[in-house]
Amino acid sequence: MLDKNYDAEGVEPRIAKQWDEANAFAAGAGAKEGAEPYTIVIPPPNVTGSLHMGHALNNTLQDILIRFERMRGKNVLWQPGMDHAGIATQMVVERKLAEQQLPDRHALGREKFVEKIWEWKGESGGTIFNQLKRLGASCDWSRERFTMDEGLSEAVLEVFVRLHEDGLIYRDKRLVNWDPVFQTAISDIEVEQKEVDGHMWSFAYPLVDGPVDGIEEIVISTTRPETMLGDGAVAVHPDDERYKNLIGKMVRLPIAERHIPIIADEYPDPEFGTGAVKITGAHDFNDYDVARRNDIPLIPLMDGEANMIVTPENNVPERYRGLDRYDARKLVLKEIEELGFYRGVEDKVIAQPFGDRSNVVIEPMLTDQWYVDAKTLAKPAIASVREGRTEFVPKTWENTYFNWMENIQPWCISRQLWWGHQIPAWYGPDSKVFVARCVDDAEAEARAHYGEDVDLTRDEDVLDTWFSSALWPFSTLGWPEETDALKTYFPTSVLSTAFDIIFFWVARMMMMSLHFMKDEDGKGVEPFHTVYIHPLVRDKNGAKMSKSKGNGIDPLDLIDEYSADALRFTLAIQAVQGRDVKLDPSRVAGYRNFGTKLWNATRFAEMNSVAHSADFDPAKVKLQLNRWILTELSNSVAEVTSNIERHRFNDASGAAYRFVWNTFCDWYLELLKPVFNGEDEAAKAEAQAVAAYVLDQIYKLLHPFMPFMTEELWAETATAPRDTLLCHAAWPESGLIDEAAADEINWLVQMVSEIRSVRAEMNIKPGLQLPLVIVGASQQTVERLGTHDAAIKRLARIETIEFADSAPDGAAQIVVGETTVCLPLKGVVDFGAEIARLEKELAGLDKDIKQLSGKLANEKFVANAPQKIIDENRERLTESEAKRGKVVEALERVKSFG
RNA sequence: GGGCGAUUAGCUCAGUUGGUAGAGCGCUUCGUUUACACCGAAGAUGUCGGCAGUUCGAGUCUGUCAUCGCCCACCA
Repeated sequence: MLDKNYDAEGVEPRIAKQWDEANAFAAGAGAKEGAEPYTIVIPPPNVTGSLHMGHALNNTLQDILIRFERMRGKNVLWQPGMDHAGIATQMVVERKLAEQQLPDRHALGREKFVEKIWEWKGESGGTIFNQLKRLGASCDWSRERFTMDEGLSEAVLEVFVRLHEDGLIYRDKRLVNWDPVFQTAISDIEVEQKEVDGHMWSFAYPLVDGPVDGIEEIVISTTRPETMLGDGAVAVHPDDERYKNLIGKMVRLPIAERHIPIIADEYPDPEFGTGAVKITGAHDFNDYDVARRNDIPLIPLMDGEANMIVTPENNVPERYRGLDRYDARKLVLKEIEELGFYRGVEDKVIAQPFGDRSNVVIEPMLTDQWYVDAKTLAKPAIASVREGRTEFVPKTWENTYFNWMENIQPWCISRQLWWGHQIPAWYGPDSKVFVARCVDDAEAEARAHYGEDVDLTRDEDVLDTWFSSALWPFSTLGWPEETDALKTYFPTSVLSTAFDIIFFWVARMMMMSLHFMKDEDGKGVEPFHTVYIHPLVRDKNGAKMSKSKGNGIDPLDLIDEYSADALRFTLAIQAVQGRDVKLDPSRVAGYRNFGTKLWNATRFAEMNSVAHSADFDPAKVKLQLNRWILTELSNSVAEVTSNIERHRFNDASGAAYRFVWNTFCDWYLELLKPVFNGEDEAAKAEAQAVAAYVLDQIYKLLHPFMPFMTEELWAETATAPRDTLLCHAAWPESGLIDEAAADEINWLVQMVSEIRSVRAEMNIKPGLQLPLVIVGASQQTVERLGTHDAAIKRLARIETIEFADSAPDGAAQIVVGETTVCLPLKGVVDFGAEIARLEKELAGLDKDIKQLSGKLANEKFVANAPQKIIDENRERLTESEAKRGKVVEALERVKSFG
């Protein structure tokens, strides 16, 4: 017997343990012989991470797909793993060291510090996996991988060396985004432009050789005064008449006291500011391009912490040495003013680059870094999507993908961090670089090059975290080894992720996979067929959840309060394509209630000895009621199935919800009550078998959404031991469709609903049993009334059903099809109310009739509309007119009586 | 500046090829009858953002405007 209440807190861990012990989610578990593979690789969470709402949503959706396909008998693998998350992890461990007042990473040294991180990873890394298990994620946990584990590190090495051999990885000195807090380069997409309140100052630079056309100075504007110390030129537009005669003249750079030229370049906008731009090639991306074009020297001003440096080239006064860039700014402003070159300031909103992790202003810096030639790798990746071999769902994200890929810049992959894959490059005494799989290979190459053994120094830098994640779909399956797993499960089926990861991850997986994974014809293979972009979870007001705003909802709190099943169902039913999810915890309560409803429905079945019958065959069912619920089931199965296939999770879960609650519970179980109460043992037996069957199908249909409770019910309702766990049970298929049965039960539902409606409107006491008088019934209706006599009496609170030639006096009259159904209410009914009710109905009918007949009288409509639509309209008109006649009769009767 | 999306009931949102506007929550009234009050029955509420167009017919297609989001690129 089921407990009266469902105890999610007790059941969920127990079921999880059961799955675990049965190894239920191992690759291929529950698969049919020779089944087609179905693979999803999990977006690897950061090793430091813990479950947030975005994870909960994404992994719920992946789990729905995985459980669905597993039940369909496919050879399923959901590959789990974690990302070492270079900067994020290094940051966390550094913070921990500080909290515990231990020596910082510089004091520890690289080796000891990296050891500390591994230690930390061993202790508390991967807590997120336990949280994912609580959510019910059915990954093959035995195959867990980590981007820094041995196999994946080998894949990284292989990819780096081969891309270098192919000329697609190279070293270059150019301007990069430098994070002064982490003291590392970062890639373009790790930089966020933010608008902040700033200022634009104007300074004058005097002409060295005296006035030209009476002009003594050129006035430039800048938002970053401190960078003037590194100016290499002043640029003006070649067509700018104001400055035409100044081009080629030299100006004196105050403070640094250097002479720099005025040059002509297309870059300055004559309309903006003074039209003259200072060019600081070593600290600004636009200026860098101008400087390169015009052969202007790049003059670095800062060290890795963005503190000022003093060099012979920059000629910065000694008093600036070591100043932070913002202190340097203040000093420059002060000195410029004192020197008389200050020409004003203007408040202005300016866009500034921030590091997405450190949240400090990024400093463009001139450094040596490693780059991937992304432009070349992007070409086949663009073609794959263009030609439909990989498809985005929703499709609109393909625009985003193309837009970025077609304008892609070289990818800076080196990071000046300690946590990550160290770059496999060694330098000889003359800085010649040797890229190799191991130091021995590098030494051999060096020997061949120099003709003798030389000391090599390994590049200290590590690779961007996303470099290793880019290999995830094949590195986790064992590549570069030709493993069975790789052969079976690659390429993967679906990748599910958030839109903001398209550039970081999706695009790069596409590029790497197409370059390294080849089919028999040597053609690049896409890492996945479908990229599902899931919605973003926001709070109930639509604001992005964030720690700083404190509006985040912890999925674990919701699981504690309402169960994992309830959270999953809520997320699934709100996962609409192309729109964000606004999560209101009260909705989770609503879907928890849905679970309770199913639990109680099962209890009801149990109380009525509903049980499986071994030779049950839906096709042989006789009762219309049972044939109807099987028909409804068939329709719902089709709907749920096709919507999961199309990744329309809201429609899929919605269809299951409506079937269970509005069809099965509200009507089928209610209509079964008289059967269970009745004398017809054969009917009772059939109903018991059908109810048991339908409940089984319900558990299956709901399993991907609510795995815990359904697994529990599957076990608890077994009359004989189940062949398999529910998670391995066969997904339901549409079976019986009986339109006639559907018509009949829909008629019954309408009959009961109308009577109830009138009773409520007439304020008749719910407990009061009334007689029902039927006027003008067809043969079919008479038969149906006979068949469903007990159901109508019970559900509509009817005492007797009688037939008459005309409506009795003082009765409420309801028109159902061709029949007028009368509730004799002499002395009970308020005639005013009854007249009002009928008049309202009449008005509604008149409106319909007017609209329909107008439409049908329109020649163009009849000439152009499809026949089906015309017929439908005619039929509706006929029905409405017939009904109108009955209602008019009823009205007259009431009025004459009243 | 370029691009994408949104605007439908009090709230949150569905509405797949154009053909009778829906759900959940909330609200009102009533109710304990073989499961379920985390429940049941009944009910009210819409100029589908504005305007114009295509069409026999537009929430749905086109144009335009308005408002609100987001992404990319930015004028120093």
